[in-house]
Amino acid sequence: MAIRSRAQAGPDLREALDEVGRRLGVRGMRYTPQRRAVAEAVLGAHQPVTAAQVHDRARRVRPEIGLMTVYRALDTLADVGVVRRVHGQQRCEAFVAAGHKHGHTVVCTLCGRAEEFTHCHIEPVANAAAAETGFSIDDHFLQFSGVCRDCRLKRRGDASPDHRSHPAPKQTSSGRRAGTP
Amino acid sequence: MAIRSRAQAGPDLREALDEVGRRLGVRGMRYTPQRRAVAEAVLGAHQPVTAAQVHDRARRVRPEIGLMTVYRALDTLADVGVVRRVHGQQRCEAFVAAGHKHGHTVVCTLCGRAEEFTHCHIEPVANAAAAETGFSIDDHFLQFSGVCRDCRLKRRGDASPDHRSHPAPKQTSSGRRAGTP
DNA sequence: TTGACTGCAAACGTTTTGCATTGCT
DNA sequence: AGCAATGCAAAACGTTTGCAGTCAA
Repeated sequence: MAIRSRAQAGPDLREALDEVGRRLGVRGMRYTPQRRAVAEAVLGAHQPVTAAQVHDRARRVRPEIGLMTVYRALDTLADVGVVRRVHGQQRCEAFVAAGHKHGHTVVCTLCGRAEEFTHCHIEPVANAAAAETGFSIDDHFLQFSGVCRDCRLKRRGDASPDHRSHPAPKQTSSGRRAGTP
Repeated sequence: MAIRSRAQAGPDLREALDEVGRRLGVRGMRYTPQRRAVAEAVLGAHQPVTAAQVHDRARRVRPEIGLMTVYRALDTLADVGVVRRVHGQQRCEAFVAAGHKHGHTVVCTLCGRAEEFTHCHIEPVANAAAAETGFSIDDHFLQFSGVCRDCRLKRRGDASPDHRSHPAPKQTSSGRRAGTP
């Protein structure tokens, strides 16, 4: 098994790791050996890796690294955009009604309301993905988030100031940031 | 709060529940009161609901229902396409490297390999979703699955379907059909 | 120097077992 | 009547705390 590609272990990886340090540094975050090990574990893999798998891989480089450090590092790296979260079909956070055979969900980030969206013409996007990656695309998972009409109207009359308004550049490191704009 | 009185509790829901029974029946599955309660809990909500929330809701109708029955029912209902799985940004199954600011992941269902896909022209789809639902779309999560080039070539010469190479994250139940194409 | 980061262990909530019993079709 | 489906309890699992010590900037 382990047919992993023989192309990647070289300078590309090193360069990518340097980029990680740069992105951390810009935000005043530290590039510790543990974070480097975690970044190396994810960037060196050509597959989605779970936290436990990252832990295993990172331990080869840094045997004393703890699992919780891995969790925290992954969170940090996802925050700065170095790694991306991947979802499976089985594991999920919640369920919504599915009225149609094919459809997707749009979720309101303010009130949580979910609605179904059925007119999914994603073929052009899928074709572009196929062309770019060489994969044949069989399936897709798509989910939108935004603000529903009610919340938009409500917000118009109520200019609610942000609680912890930190006009930071982009993302706050506190919890729920958007994964992939 | 209960603003919902007028629109939903009526014939729509009943009809949808009948449809559930029909879909189960076609597959030789039983439409038990518990499954009906679970379906009612999800279909009656206008938000994504977790398994625990479904349990709470279903207990109003059927107080003796167990949490594990809810899990199994949700799994079944997702299988027949009555409910759809929803993912959050925080909770995820695994991580992959993210080379670019904006990008998505395509995963090979055979070998688990993941690649990045950056040419994401999803605006038309997002616009259609906005028009259909009345939401203003801020963000999207998109993930493709398919077969990578290597596996396609390999499969061409070797027609034996071997279950072995599945290094991808762990899959628990019989995960064949994707939840939401 | 300093405060961001790490490691530890125990707590936590969620999901899954295995099997006798129930009850839908 | 037969067999899928349920309920129960406990265990497995993945993830998150809280805090003192540590190290990168």
